[in-house]
Amino acid sequence: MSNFKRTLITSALPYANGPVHIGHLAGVYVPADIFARYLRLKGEEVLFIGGSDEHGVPITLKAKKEGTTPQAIVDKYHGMIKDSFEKFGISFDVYSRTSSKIHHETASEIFKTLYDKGEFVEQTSGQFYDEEAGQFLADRYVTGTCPKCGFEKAYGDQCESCGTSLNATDLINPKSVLSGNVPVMKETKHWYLPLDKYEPWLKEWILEDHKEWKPNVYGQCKSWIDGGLNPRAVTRDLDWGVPVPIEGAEGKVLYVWFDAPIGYISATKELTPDWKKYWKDPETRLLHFIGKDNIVFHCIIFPSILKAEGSYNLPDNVPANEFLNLEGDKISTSRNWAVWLHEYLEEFPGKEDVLKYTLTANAPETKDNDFTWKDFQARNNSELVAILGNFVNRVLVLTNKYYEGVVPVAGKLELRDEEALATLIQLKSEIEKALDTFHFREALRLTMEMARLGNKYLADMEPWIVVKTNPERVKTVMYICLQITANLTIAFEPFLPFTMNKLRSFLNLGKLQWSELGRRDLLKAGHRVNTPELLFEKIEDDAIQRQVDKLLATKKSNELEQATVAPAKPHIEYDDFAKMDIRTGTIVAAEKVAKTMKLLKLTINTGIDQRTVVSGIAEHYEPEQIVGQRVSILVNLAPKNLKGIDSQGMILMAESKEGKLVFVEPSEAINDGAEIK
RNA sequence: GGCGAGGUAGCUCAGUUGGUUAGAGCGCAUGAUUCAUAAUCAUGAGGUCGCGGGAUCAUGCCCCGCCCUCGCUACCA
Repeated sequence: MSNFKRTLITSALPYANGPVHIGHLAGVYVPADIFARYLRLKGEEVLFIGGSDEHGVPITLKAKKEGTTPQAIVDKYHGMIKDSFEKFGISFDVYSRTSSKIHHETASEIFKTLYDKGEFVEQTSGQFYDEEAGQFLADRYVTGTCPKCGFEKAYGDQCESCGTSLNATDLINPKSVLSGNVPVMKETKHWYLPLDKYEPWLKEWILEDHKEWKPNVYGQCKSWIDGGLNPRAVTRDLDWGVPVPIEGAEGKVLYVWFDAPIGYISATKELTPDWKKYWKDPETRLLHFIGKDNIVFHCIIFPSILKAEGSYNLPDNVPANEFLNLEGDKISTSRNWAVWLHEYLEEFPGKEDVLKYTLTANAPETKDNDFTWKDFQARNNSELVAILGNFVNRVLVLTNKYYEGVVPVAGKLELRDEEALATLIQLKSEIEKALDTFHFREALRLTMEMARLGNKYLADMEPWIVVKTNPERVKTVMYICLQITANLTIAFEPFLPFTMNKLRSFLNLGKLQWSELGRRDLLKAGHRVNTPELLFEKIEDDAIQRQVDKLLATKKSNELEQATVAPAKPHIEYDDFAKMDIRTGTIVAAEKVAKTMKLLKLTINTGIDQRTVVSGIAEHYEPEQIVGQRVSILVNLAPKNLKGIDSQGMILMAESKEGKLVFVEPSEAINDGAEIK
């Protein structure tokens, strides 16, 4: 750990199809920023890298939907993201983007190197192709009828109605999103990274050599590695991205997951000609700050790429966080369930640090956590205002009152003074230990202890009483208080940079180094401090209520949207309907299908016979409670083998908008086998 | 179903290689205090450490089984 000379910190590249929200901040940018600021404060050589991830299919789709170009989309969001990071005070040394020229060059080069070294496997497969548009169709570029729920506008990768994940080839009546035409199946060649080849090495490198990684990270890597790794396509047929730099690969680009992490390298190149020092010198420590959704890319795939390339450093640690929820629900960009950074900055001007504080104090370090506005308010009012702001204010008010703002000369220190100063040094080493091991929540808590220490010292010393009898003693007390306050400007600097700027201006003090934390002479006797303003202000209920109302409104509009019923399918002829033989029936036996989550094996009396049907309803019904249940059954559906069982027919279920399945049964008792027509 | 991560005070979390009465902050109650944004300081109440077995002189921590939450994965005629 100590044999590194410098540190390169990367933070996950936000995807440029939407703005940044508190989930991104809590998971990645706030901890990365704290760490970067901490190392800088220690005088270490450090680079903090960020940038927008601008390739991939979702961006092309969004462009299509909005009738504009992918470039216009990424320009818009890149600008927005970059701007809000800057205002929020995420201290990137460079914030780049993957649509830049330098990135295209870098990504191409790395691809080319691996290609030339024979690290890829070539494979040809069939994929949908739009003849009119003259291009292959990514899964999301194909729509059609979902084979499961019959939803007409299912995408090739996922049905948005029932949530099933699909392959484009599963769709009934597939259609190209581009032209609306029926796509044809065509052969296409792609390059794959044979991850299976790296399995033994990954086992050694992660499972043996990096046992110190966070449990959630280590565990997930282990899960992936033990599950067996498969070759992964590094290219795809698309016209938005980094073109595949070899002959015969026209119309193909690098898969976004391949080019995105290379963005860290290009950003470094953009920043400094000396970039190799940061990426190739083994004395540089590489750290990836990411969210848990990115663990496999940063721990397995990207290191495999770098390893295959051969000349790059591998990450020393990947301190991934879990997810932050918002008021009990998952944050979702598409459902607008989020606190957007750019909106926060407008609605809470000057309170950047308050959000940083809350997100750090409540960071999802070991498990998913919940952000609530009520907690936000409490953290501000009872910690930032009451503990930190209040202490600073008390000290400066007293200093102004007793000494017209001039730091007094201390007399001989008493035991209690020495103790207070010693605690400061003790806390310093504890904070260091927490930060060095990425325990930011703990580090912040310990830092707050310093302010608590100050409050307690003041309360114990009671200078406002002693001043009447022993004004000399009060000079010492206030001197100590002022030193504690000055120390706060160092300790809090990584967490609350704007606020510490303000505090330094109150104290008339320049920026100090971490090594000076713990000193008892940061403010010399005779030094003049200013009259303070408030460091933090209380957040009143109405401000919080406005935010809660805003979320409630979002919830309401989401519900309305959900309540809309799927539109009717196109007309069919009576004959089409008549082909289906639907009967009444009764469930006579039911059992769970072993090793599945959703499947029940049902024995149905159809009137015609007793037969077995496998049905995906196990999440909705216990086997014992549905014996005797009347059902509607499609009896002439072609049999299908599911998990080793022949399923002969299909039970008709009605699905509610919440996704609940209920049986469709006759309204009166009727014999099994009655035709439904 | 498989794999991974979690399940500790009302809330958010610590609990190091198993070892004395299980900790912190917020919230709550009581008291002290007034320099301070009714802020601060002290004291206290509050926990069958998810459930059930087991190994041990001893377990929140080890072993086995089960339940719940989150993620990945298989499956949904």
